[in-house]
Amino acid sequence: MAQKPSIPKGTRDFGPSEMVKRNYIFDTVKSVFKLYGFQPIETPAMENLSTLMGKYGEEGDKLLFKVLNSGDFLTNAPENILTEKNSTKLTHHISEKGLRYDLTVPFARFVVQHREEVQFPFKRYQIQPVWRADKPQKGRYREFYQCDVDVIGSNSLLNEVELIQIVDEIYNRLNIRVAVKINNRKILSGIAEVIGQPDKIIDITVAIDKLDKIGIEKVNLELEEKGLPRQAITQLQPILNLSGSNIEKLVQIKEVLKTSEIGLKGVSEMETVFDWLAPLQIQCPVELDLTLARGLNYYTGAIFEVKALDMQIGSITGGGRYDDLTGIFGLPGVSGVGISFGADRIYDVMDHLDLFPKNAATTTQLLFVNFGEKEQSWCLPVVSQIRAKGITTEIYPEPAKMKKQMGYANDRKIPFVAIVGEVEMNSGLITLKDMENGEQYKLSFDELIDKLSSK
RNA sequence: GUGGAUGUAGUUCAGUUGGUUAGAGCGCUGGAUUGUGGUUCCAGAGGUCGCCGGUUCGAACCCGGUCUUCCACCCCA
Repeated sequence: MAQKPSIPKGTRDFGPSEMVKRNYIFDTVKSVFKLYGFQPIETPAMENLSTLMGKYGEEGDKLLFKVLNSGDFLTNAPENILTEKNSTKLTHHISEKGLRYDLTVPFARFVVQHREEVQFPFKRYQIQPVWRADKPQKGRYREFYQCDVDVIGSNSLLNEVELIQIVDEIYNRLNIRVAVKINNRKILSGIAEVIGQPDKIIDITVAIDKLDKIGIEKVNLELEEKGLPRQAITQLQPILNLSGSNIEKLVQIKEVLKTSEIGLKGVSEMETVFDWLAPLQIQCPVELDLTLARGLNYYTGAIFEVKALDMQIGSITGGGRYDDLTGIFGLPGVSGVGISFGADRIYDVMDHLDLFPKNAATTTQLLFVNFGEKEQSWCLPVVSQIRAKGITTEIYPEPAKMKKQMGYANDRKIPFVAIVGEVEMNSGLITLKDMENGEQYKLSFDELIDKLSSK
């Protein structure tokens, strides 16, 4: 009895029509990355758990897919932990590999491991799937592609500016209206410092990240639950209520943070970024958003998030600066900054808004109808010559009924069909049918090439 | 991980208070048309009603479990 085939929860198959559209996204993203001088790398799907664990916060560790050790993986597990049934403890004994959760941490590992070979500053792009054991929803998958660009080994804020340019360029090319939100972890640290709660930085950021979603009341409630003193919460209020232009906000926050060295550093970084950004022709709005926090806890400086303006979906691009990521792997003092484009969410947005170019569906330009062996051997060399001219051409692989072959061309949206039978072989002229308007012409080889190249 | 919804033909969906043989549109296959698709007409194939169990004389329908997809929380691309 054959079982019904299926794939794991949160994963998907992609058919030809979807792949054409997905490749359109990958191609434009990649071409912009290259335009800015980034170089490609790839890393394995699996990493050692030791390089993955502890980099994404407590939640992140839970969302890692772990791979069981090969062989009889239970033999090395201590008896007491087995009987205890403590999954967390048991994991260390039965699993030492995991599927990568993002591309940034593997990249940091790559840089440290290949430090003698890479030229700093190292600008790399990487387009590969990542896996998260999240509960799937719309726009949330367990396997999805990230398109990362990072510059590592350069502290310059020029990199932050260039990343924003890249975001702008890519979304212009894809025709998606977006807003870039930017903030700085140093400012957030400064805030925590000023209100006297430097060790509560993560709780504070996570809570205020939800400001526009749940409102100020509930944010305050959450802060209280996390053990923040009343007074600290009160001190936080003016910061949450900042308004005005980016510059105006920075002026206000500077005043609040005047006693915090790190906070002022963050403010000055943001000032520089906006300063350098000003004369550039950036199409999309770039907004300083002090409630933007981002959960990944390796960020230390600028943080970015990009939202689609015309569809309600999670962020479609995110990133930031990380000063210590390579330090964890034994190479301190190398700062990096990067962003990640979520290809699958970009696809969902473009599909929903019908932004994919129409002609993207066409792959084959010309189909030769197959009438039989004699006609086939006459056509085959002609087909090769046409392909040599760079025209995508197919010949139907068997002498099926005309109706079937025409139907194939129709379904595949092939714009031209070549018909070669007795008459054509004798005259040397090929009958070319335009599938759009049904018109037919008898053309010489050169005329046919001419006709198809002009399209 | 917590809470809530959902699942019927390839697909989108009907299916009455539990009652004989579970329907439709689109798609698919064949024919009208042995050298002409996309339009039209005719015919046909295709379903263990997500899966497992229970209640019942009888379950697509009621109950329990499980899986999928979707929504909210959490988090994120």
